[in-house]
Amino acid sequence: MTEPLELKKTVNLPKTDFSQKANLGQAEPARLKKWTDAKLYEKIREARRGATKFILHDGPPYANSDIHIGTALNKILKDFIVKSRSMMGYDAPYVPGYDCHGLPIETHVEKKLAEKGKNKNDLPVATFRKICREHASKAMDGQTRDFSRLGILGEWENPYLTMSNEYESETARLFGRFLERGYVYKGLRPVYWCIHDQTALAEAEVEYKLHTSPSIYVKFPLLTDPAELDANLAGRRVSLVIWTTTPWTIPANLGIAVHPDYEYAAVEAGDEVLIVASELVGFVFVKCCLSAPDENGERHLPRILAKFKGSKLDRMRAKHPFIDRESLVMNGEHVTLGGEADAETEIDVSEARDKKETGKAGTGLVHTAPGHGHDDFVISKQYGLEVYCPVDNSGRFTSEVEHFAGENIFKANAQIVELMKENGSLLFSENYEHRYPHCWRCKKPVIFRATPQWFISMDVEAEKGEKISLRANALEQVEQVKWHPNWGEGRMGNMIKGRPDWCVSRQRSWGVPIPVFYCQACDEPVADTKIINHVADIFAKETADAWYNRPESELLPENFTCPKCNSRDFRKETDILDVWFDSGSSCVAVLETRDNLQFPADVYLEGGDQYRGWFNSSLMCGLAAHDTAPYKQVITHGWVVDGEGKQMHKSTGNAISPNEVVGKSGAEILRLWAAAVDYTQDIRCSDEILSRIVDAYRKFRNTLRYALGNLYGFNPETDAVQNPLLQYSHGRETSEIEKLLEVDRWALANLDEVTAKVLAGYETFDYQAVYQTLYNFVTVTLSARYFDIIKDRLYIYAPKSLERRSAQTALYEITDKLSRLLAPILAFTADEAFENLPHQKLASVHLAEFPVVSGADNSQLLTEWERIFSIRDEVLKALEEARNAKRIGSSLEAKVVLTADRETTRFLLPFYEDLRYIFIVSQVEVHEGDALGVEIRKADGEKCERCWNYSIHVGEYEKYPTVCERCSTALQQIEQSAAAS
RNA sequence: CGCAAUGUAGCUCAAUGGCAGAGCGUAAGACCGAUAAUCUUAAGACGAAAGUUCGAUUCUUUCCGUUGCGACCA
Repeated sequence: MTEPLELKKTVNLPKTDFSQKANLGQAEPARLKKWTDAKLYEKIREARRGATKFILHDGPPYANSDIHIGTALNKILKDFIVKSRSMMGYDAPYVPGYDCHGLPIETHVEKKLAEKGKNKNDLPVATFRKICREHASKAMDGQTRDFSRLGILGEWENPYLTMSNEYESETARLFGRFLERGYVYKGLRPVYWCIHDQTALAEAEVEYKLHTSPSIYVKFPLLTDPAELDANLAGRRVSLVIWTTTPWTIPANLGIAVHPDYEYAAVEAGDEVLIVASELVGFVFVKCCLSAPDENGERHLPRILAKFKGSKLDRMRAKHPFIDRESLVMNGEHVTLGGEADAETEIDVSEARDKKETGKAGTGLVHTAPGHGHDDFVISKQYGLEVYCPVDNSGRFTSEVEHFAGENIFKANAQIVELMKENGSLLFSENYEHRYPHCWRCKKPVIFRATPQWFISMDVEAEKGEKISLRANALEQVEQVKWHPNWGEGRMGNMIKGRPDWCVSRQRSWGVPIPVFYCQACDEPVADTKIINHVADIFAKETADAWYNRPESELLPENFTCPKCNSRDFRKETDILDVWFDSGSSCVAVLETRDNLQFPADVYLEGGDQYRGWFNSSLMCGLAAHDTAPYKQVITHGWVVDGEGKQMHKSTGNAISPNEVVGKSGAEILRLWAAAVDYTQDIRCSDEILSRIVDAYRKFRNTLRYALGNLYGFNPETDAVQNPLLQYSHGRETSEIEKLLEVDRWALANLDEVTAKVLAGYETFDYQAVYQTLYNFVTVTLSARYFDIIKDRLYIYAPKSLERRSAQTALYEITDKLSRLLAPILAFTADEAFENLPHQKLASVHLAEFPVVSGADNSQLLTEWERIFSIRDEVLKALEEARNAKRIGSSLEAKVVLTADRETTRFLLPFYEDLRYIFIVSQVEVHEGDALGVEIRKADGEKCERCWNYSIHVGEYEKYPTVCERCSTALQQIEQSAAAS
């Protein structure tokens, strides 16, 4: 007889290299390196070669600053898609991109230059562009480092750049395609203009400062018969009253805008009749001192002759106050009551908004000069008015302007006021202080002025079978696309319906030049697709910098002459393309130039701001190139806000930096957060939220660790117990007829159900459902129930016993499937767990495929066990009461005496032997009685030293006097195995 | 101000024209063989008002809060 074993050492305690402490700060970079060294991304591509493709096309983030929480979220969600589709068996490549051109980089570079005392204008454009290129490059590198740190797999060493030679070439070619199809036209459009620097300014380049302008109220005599408005007005002299702070735009007045829904009043003022908004009658009359005092010196409210909706004024005609020209009355929603709906400042929406609350000024009728205001321009387009701008580059009236030709506009203000005062059209004028846009460079007031621009028409029709416009085709395509969430379709449709023609030219330097020439002799524009393609060929070799490095002769085909006058002398267009055109062309420039991609993409995923941005510009580009949308489905996510739902601002101090979170807690935390929230709405992020996520992460990790620890000594190929629910553990010959224990079957049935839900979640991009399902499975099914119940069995029975092998078989299946299901989200941890599965052969979980759902009907099993667990809840409550009464401590000190009705007793009969394990007590008795009752008694017998259960048999065994009957058997088996080996 | 989205426990999410579920967190307790872990129990919510209805958290309207777009910036 051998020596008795040391009891403690015969207990099968968990053992694994999968550590409890994640130490993600170090572990993640190490794993990233491992992935890179093993060329994991390339291996995945290889493994999926030939499979159906699933293309997520990356919207390029702007390569200017560090990544923020929103871009991190965006990239993580994209990674969920790519990784999960890949695990579904698709070939899902990911080519990240960067948007490199644009104003913010120019601004940044210009400021840097200024710090060195240099001026942008002193440098050749080519040099300036070189610095911009370098800056973009540098910012991009930083972003690439941060994005890949998040565990996002893709072609990071070869992303697409909108400033690359190939891309710039394709962008130019696409412009040629628009041109070829007849969508492009040249027209006028008002932009901010600095008359001092003689340059166009972007909104971002103006600063608002207080400025004093003349505020004037002017009459426009109505030419249309006033009887059409109201019979009361028949035969009266009626005028419309407008208000403006820019008298110099009056010569350019072509119309008057009124709101169709507002009420307007025709009011008697002396022998004439004035029309202003009803609400503003009192204000205007007081302001302009129009109500004559009566004999007592009191002023009365004027007599209102008629009231009517603004829509009644639509298309009536008025006369310009001092030019022999008609002014058209138009209906516009932009008109406000007592707001600054004035030519120059109204375009700034936030400004106008502020004004509405504070100052009252105006008449409810808006002086409209299409060449000098944004809203004016838009409404004039609708009414077919000319974009009239009689002001030159230096801010002087052109020769066609009567009275003021050659005059500086600001100086002319006073003269114009004087002229109107003389001819009686001026009601009132005063000085008015307001916030007014100024040039950020020279700090002088800027104006709004129409300049020549390139447009893409939304309504010109081109061939597509029958003729169709971009707008109409876009609306058709929007219906074909699948939108998540589905209100996206309406939003996109509305946007397309309401949008004006696309102005694609910008008076800037850092972008793709509009590849058009002008004949020096006759000024004829040469906008020809063949020439553009010739230029694009040069771009393909040298980048678009060639446009600035080379003279016209080297950019044009040899011996090219002006088709109109045969001159050989040309000049280059100086405008560049809108950066939205750049990024929009990615559907061609990237999807069609990379071997592993294809047009259209399966999915685009961006923030909701991109309806108006990239989704839109991409759609236009896709339509120009192929008459179809460049995406089959579009997913949008909300904005990241703080814990209170407020927007994040660096200055407010509520911003969360992704890099900080990654450094402190790990990328996994950010990834898990992205999965846990409803990304279709505003997404909250705060320290509290993240700390909850950290807790959840720990739960996932500890659960995986426990499972892995108990798989010690298990080889699924030789040790598994046969069961139809098994996919990854093969099991022995069925002739051995060993069946899994019931609880283990129950756990696997649950796993099967979870697998189905999770796969459905991945399929529908519902990561929150994936998270909730898995988290619930881990916390409730596994940790609180299954693992707690099988702990005794795993620890106590002999290592090779059926009892332990049965549990291990289930555990293996659970851990394997759980790792795979978690992999797209917990990219690092799932991989680590997968790696620690004994006898697992794949190099990474990311090469694996998702598990399949067995299809077995386990509903009866699951229902029965739900009933068991509800009885268990009752038992646990009773145990807790006993504990509180200090009658027991550990539940193993207890014996449960259940009383139940006949049916329940019968139901419990087959589980009788298992109940003590399910309840985790030492003994259970069931008695038939009336209702369900639970009585807790002290367990019978003594505590077994080995398994801690109580048993009346402790002391019966000679060799091991301190153990129970189960342990005695287990110890015998362990001794036999030891002897055999 | 328009257009759109959204509002359920401290947090993240469910469900439903008929008792509002879960997990985490919190509190209390147990265990000391998942141990900076694990288990148990407990308390805790429909933004406000009106309407439709036998009955509304759910449908309608209004209000309030928040966010995005309306910006030629991305």
